[in-house]
Parts: sequence; structure tokens; C-alpha cells
Amino acid sequence: QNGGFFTAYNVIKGFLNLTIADSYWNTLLEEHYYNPTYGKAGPNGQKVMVEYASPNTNKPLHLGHLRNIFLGWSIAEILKAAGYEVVKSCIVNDRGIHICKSMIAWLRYSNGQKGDHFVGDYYVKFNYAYKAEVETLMAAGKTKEQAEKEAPIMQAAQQMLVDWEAGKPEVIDLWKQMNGWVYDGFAATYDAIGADFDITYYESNTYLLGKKTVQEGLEKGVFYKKEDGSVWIDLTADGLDEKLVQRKDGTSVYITQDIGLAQQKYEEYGMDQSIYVVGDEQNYHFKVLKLIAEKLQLPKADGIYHLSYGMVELPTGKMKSREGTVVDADDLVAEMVAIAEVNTKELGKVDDFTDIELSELYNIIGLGALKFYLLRVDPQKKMIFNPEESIDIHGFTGPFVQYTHARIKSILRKEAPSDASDWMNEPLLPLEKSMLVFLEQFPSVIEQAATEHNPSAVAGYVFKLAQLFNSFYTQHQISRAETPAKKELRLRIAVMTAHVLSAGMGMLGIRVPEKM
RNA sequence: GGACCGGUAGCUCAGCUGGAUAGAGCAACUGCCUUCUAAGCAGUAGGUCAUUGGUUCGAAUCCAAUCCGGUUCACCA
Repeated sequence: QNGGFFTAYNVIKGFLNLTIADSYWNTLLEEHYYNPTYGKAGPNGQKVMVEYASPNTNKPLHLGHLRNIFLGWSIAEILKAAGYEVVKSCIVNDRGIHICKSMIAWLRYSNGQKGDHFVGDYYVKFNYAYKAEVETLMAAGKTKEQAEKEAPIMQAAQQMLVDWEAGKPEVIDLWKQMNGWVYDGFAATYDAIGADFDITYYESNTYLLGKKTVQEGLEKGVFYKKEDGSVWIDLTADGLDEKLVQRKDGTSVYITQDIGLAQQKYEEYGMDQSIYVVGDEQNYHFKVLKLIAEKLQLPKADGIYHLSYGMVELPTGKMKSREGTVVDADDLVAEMVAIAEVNTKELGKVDDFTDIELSELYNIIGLGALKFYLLRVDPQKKMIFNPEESIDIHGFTGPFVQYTHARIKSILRKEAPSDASDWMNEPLLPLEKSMLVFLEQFPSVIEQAATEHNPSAVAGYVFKLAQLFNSFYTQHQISRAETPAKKELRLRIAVMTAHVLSAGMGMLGIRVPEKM
């Protein structure tokens, strides 16, 4: 046929179909059924720290944070499954000039509002006031640069940062008060979405170590001091620029505290690899951080890895707080859960559930849809968050996989595999064999996802498995199979599929229901 | 301007260590619920893989150039 064109593929395919004995798959099936294992090739003993979330105490969590949190959590779980020892960490950005800006604005413009959703408003208010002052000064004949430096509100913020580092009581008190509001909000959100950390660091604690390291770096000659007292590192030889590591007034900048934290983490945990889950707009920052760590000869500097993920955009473009298009994390989660409720009620399949079971189910489905939607794409690429599409429960979605699991469980509630072994000699039908071949790939998918730090590999696999099972399910009867031996075989396939779906989704932070 | 990332179906994305007729989902159109959950299954239609050149028996995949989009190059974080 086709001019007698025999491809290697056809030959191999024929070979597979004809000569690999069914007994091979039977052995495989038996091993996996009784002894499910993943990540066989994980480099056991290697310790990894995954830092994610990195909230900022001057704004509430939003959609961008959700991608970060889901990614970080999932990568940590995948690494665990692949045999690594994992520590989840969180660095809270609770100090710095931006926090002072919010504090200044709160002092001046507060109308008594509290809580994480209001603190962010003051940062915006600061910027408005700042911009107005700059314009006034420019109208009075100052250049833009002069105006930006001399604007009183900016000078007040800078003074406040100096006062904060000096430990001035009224500044510290206000700072503690405002941060307290935000922490309550963060804790509630983490709890709702199932994020957890083994250790939480606060920049207000780590920046001092950073300053100490800057001193040591000066002595080693890695850094140098300019006439005005500011401290720099020259990275031009590495293709980058000169980078400031400490301000002329002695206060520390972003990278100062990251240098200190990198050291502290290693001293406390001694991990081989340190993964930072941070947006790709900070690629330059992490390139610099790694270079500085190497030049300072910090231990395991080469283990610093920036897992750079793309930003989340809306179909209308970027999220902008000024235009009110930032999608708030709490609002989004609540909306997804509400939609899960509407869909579930329409189908009316869980009338026997109690109210508590129902609300749990809505949570599982709503959060599952959201997490799957954010995790199914390659982390490195920016993604478009389409609200209408994210709500969809058909096709390449979390609920699709959850539904497949519930279907299997429905069968297994009535029938379970027995001790019979006659199924082992059953010849396999094409779809039965496809299921086994596909199930067998699970460990290598985990391994790949772990080395690539890419949960979307797991999401894609789990979806395809569900899809394949659904074909299998509609074409072959399980509990009413042609023979008792066939039934045993198919029940085992069903058990394994449910198990792998559950484990795979678990690595994405998504639970699968028994019934939906 | 320098550095980095991206451009695949109407839309959102896979595929990119070179190899089969470029795949999914959504949207559109056809079928399938008296049989284990139709949140499902089966099918139709839809593509000059940004453009041009190069390497190769063979390129969406590798190289170069160009065009388009994004990020970054702060005494912000």
C-alpha cells in the first residue's frame, strides 16, 4: 500500500502488537496494583527548598499570587513524589520604602478602614499624592528629577524608613498594627486555598544579616563604596550593570535582604537546591542574586534556581490597580465555588449529601477548576486568564478529571477486585492494553515534571488518562464484563486509574471526590 | 539602545533533546442516555507552525536575519 512504504514505525507497531506477550502487561498490572510507586528515579537524599507566595504586606493577594502559590505548592509536592526532601518556605515582604509609603498615606488619609484589602489602597493614595506634589514643584520651575527628590511626601517616607531601621517606637507601633491586619487576611486566604509553609521568613528579620554580609563583601573586595557612602557591585564583566546593594543612608534595598536570606536559609536547612518561585519580571534580579552569591562564595550558590513564571493577563490586557481590573484572590475563589454549586445543583446527582458534604464538594470542584486552569499551562509562559473559560467544567479541566474519578468510584463502591487470578491469562483488547501502557508512564511523567519544575506535565497526563478511561468506560462493560476474568482485569484497571488520577491531582493540590 | 522571553486552528494551549498524515480543549456542526454517573463518548469542519534564508536524506523543532508583542536595565520590591 502507498507504494510499499514501510516505516520503522509500522514495523515496531506490528512488533509490539504481535510479539509482546500479554503476560508482560499482566506482570506490570499486578506490580502496580499491589505496589503503586512513583518517581522511581528521584535522587533520594537531595534536599530542596521551595520558596513561594512571597506576599507583600502593602497589598492583598490577587490572581497573580494564586498562580505563584499553586505553582510553588505543586512543584514542592512533585519533587517529594520524585524522591526529594522538600522544605516549603515563604518570605514575607514586610518592610521597605513601599511599606513606609503606605504608612505615610494611612497617617494622612485614613478614614478608619482596616484589613488587608484596604492597606493596598493607601499605597495607591501615596502615589497620587506624590504625583501631585511633583507636578506642583515642576510648575514652580523645578526639573522633574529635582521635583521627584524634593517632594515632601517622598522625603517623609524616606525619613520613616530611616526611623524604622533605627527602631523609633511610634513608627514600629504603626508598622506592627498595619501588618497585623494584613496577616489575618493572608492566613484566611491560605487556609481557603490549601497553601502551607514549613517555615515563614520576614524581611524585617533577615535584612540585618544582609547588611552584615554587605560589610563582609566590602572587606573581601567584592563590593565597593562610592563617595556618598552607597555600596555597589560591578557586574559589567558578567554582561550586567553596576548594582546598588546598600543605600547611601545605610538602609538596605531589596537585594540586600535576599543576600542575607539566602545565607540564613542555608545555615538552617543546608539544602542542595533553593528554588525561588518568582515572576519573570524579576529575572534580572535573580541573575544578580546568583552572581553575587557566587562571588561571595556562599555555600551552594550554584543551587540557587529562579523558577520564573509568566504573568497572568486578562483578555483585555494587563491587570491594573488604577483601572480596578486586578482580580482579587478571595473574590475569585468565592466565585468559582459558587459556580460549582450552581452546576452541581443543575445536575442533581448528589441529593443524598448533607449540607456539610455539599459545601465541601463545591469547594473541591470550584478550587479544582481554578487550580487546574492555572496549572495546566507551561509556567514559563505568560497566560491569559479568561474568566468565562476558567469557569468551564468540560474538556481540559479539573472537574473533568474529578468526574472521571467519581465515575470509577461509583463502580468500585459496588464491586471490588477479588483474589482470583484467572484474569492474568486474559488476552488484552486494544483499549485495555492502551490503559496499561498509559498507566505505566506515570512515574516517568513525575520525573519529567520534577526535573523541569513543570506541573503542567502532570496536568496534561492526568487529563489524557481520564480521557482514555472514558473511552474505555463507554466501550467496555466493567461490572458486567463478558467473563468473570475480564471483570477482574477491568476492575484492576479501574482501581489503578482512580489511584493515579487521585495521586496526580493531589500533586496539583486538587482533591478528587468520591461522588459528584 | 543592551539583555532576556514569546509568535502553532476563530480563542486558550500542547508538541520544540530534528523523523509517522502538526495535536487537545473551547466555540461551530452530526450522532449516542430503558445498560456501571451524558460534568461523558463517537464523528465533521477548521493550520503557508510570524516572514525569509541556511544546515539536513528529513525542520513547527537547529542556525542567521527581519517583522510583531512582552519583560527588564530604579538609592521600588
